[in-house]
Amino acid sequence: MMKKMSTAPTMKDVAREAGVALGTVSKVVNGLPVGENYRIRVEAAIEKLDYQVNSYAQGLKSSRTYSIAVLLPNTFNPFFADLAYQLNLALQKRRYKMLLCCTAFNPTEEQEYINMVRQNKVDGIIGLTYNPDLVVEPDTPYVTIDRYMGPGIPCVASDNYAGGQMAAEKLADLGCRKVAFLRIGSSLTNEPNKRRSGFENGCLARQLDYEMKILDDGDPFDGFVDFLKEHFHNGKLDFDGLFCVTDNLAFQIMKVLESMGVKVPEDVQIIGFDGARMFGDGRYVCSTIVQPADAIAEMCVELVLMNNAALRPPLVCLPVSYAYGGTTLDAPQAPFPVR
Amino acid sequence: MMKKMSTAPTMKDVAREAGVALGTVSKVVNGLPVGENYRIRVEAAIEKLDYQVNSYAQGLKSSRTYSIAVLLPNTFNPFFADLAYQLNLALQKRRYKMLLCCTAFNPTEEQEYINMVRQNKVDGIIGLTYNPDLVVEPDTPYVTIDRYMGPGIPCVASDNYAGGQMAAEKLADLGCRKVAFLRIGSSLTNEPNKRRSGFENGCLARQLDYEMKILDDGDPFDGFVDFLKEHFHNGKLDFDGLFCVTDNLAFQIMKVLESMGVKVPEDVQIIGFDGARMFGDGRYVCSTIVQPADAIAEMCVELVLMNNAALRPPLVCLPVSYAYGGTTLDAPQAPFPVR
DNA sequence: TTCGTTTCGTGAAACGTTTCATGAAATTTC
DNA sequence: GAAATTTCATGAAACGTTTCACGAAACGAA
Repeated sequence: MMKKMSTAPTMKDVAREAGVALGTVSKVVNGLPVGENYRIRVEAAIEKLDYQVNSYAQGLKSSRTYSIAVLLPNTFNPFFADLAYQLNLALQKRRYKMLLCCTAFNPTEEQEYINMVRQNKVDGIIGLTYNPDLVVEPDTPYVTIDRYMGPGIPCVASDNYAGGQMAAEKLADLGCRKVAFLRIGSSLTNEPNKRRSGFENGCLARQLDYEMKILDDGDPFDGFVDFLKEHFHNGKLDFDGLFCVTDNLAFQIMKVLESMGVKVPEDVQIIGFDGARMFGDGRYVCSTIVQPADAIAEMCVELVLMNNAALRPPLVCLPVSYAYGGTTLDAPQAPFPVR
Repeated sequence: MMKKMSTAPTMKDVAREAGVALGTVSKVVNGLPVGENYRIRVEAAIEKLDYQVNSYAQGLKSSRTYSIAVLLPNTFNPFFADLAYQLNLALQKRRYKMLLCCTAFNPTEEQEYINMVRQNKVDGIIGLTYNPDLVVEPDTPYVTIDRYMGPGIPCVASDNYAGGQMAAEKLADLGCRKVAFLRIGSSLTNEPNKRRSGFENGCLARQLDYEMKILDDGDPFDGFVDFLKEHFHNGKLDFDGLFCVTDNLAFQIMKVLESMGVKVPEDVQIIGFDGARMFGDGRYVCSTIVQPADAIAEMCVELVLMNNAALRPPLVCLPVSYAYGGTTLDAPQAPFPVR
């Protein structure tokens, strides 16, 4: 008798092979209580046939797909890359799959991805998005990173206020007298905005002279160049410390300063935000307030998979820390850490 | 009469609403030829009910899931991050979803992911893996990056040989007389190995004195430190040029050189491989041979979705280019490109 | 007008699971 | 030892699609 070869084995095949009913195989596969002798026979058959459950059939019947969609602007910003990696890790630990969607900060793209995963019946969505009025299926668990979107939608963020404060204090400790805060980004009322008030508060507490330069979403980057030039006299910058709202911005600003002939950190010290590193375990791009990407990821996954929606907290803030990255005058412990 | 609210609308609901048969709705959804007046009624009903196809039911019936699994070691190596981003882009363009799996270079993890996506019936797999004997479902299209695994499995890579040669020529052009090639990594017969022979060939052609230091998989990184120390006399390195097999390695080596007091690029010029950049549009981590991540991604997607398996080429090599990144003595066009 | 042909909408069957009412077998109870 | 109760394997129904044999309607030919 010919064995059918072309198609993958199904539960029915396993049931036939083991001489049991379909439902019994289902129970074994799902770890439900089954008589010992039955379990053994079914497991043997599964082994023999190299049976794999069809998660599409599972998903159709049970509406549990064991997959989570993750929306991020991109993967090449080291902070987003870190998040993607840690989210993948946290999901994998729970046997969940990650559907990664890069939105390029594009609100339309964001909505399209949401619609797409709606069709895909993912079990939940974790999103770091920039569309202030995303329409999300109300019965799909949704967790945001850094965007507070309402009481029903948990937001996981680092302690941005404390981070801003920490930056001010660090700059003060490092001997700065006149500092500036640079921000580019959305006008959304998002969590990272608290970096500004934390910084402001820190400056006041330490009696630091400070200025703010805040660009709106569409504004050209040149706004910063102009700002720096306005504060550049006789070959010297007015500031001896800068706090940039992200490491990415700090990096861009450093290029500007370089072209102006301003030395970092000798002439001006710079602290960024995020904790962007070069190759994961490499050194930091700049001195920075580090966001705990691993804890953020773990928390997002925990919340999105939480079965009792009522228990989901509206906002979770996780602790940040400072790290030396070469753009400040504090010497690192080991001058040049190898590996 | 009560409308059912709890569940999402199905094709049956659309059919009822539009007063047509189930099969007609299916045709409209899939863009198959349907009478104009029917199409209009169905489309109106879809609009009205906000109907979304259930891709799990689709996947079950048709075995087409419109999803591709992507296996990468991680996302925080900028080159892998770039690949992930470009793959997402290329897949999105074709309305495919990307299942991202980070394997951490772990062969077991790699196999587990393959098994996992087997259950998920993805339409194909794109993998940059390190397990020499991965077991892949023979009927799932599989495309590798950088690993030639046999005639049936297409491999997409950059022109590693030409890249190695290019590195040697560039170093020669830059005035180097004695150079070294540093490699750490798998003993697999993978495409990147050709960087060595290309480099060797280039050195011979340009009569460059060269040495090789090649570490195997498990070998400790200290092997390089020792090698460099052996070639370090009276505060000077024997070499005036180094070619590192990846930007990541170049980065590590630079840390070692820094701790030895060797100046880059004044004392020794360094060329890496990959084209790792800081924030996507930022500057390169080091002078480097750039792999065309966008073209690689596009080609992988093209091949993995190709319906005629017989036409899949076994190996595709894509052109590389050189880019200045601060670790060589060639001045960039604009000294400090802002933005 | 009539028969042959083409066009195209119809709806049942099938995809591979989960779930649950059913009843046989095992166990407990008096 | 018989009746009551519990345990647990069974297999049919259902999930929401795609596919395809079927036949009604429309059309063209003689």
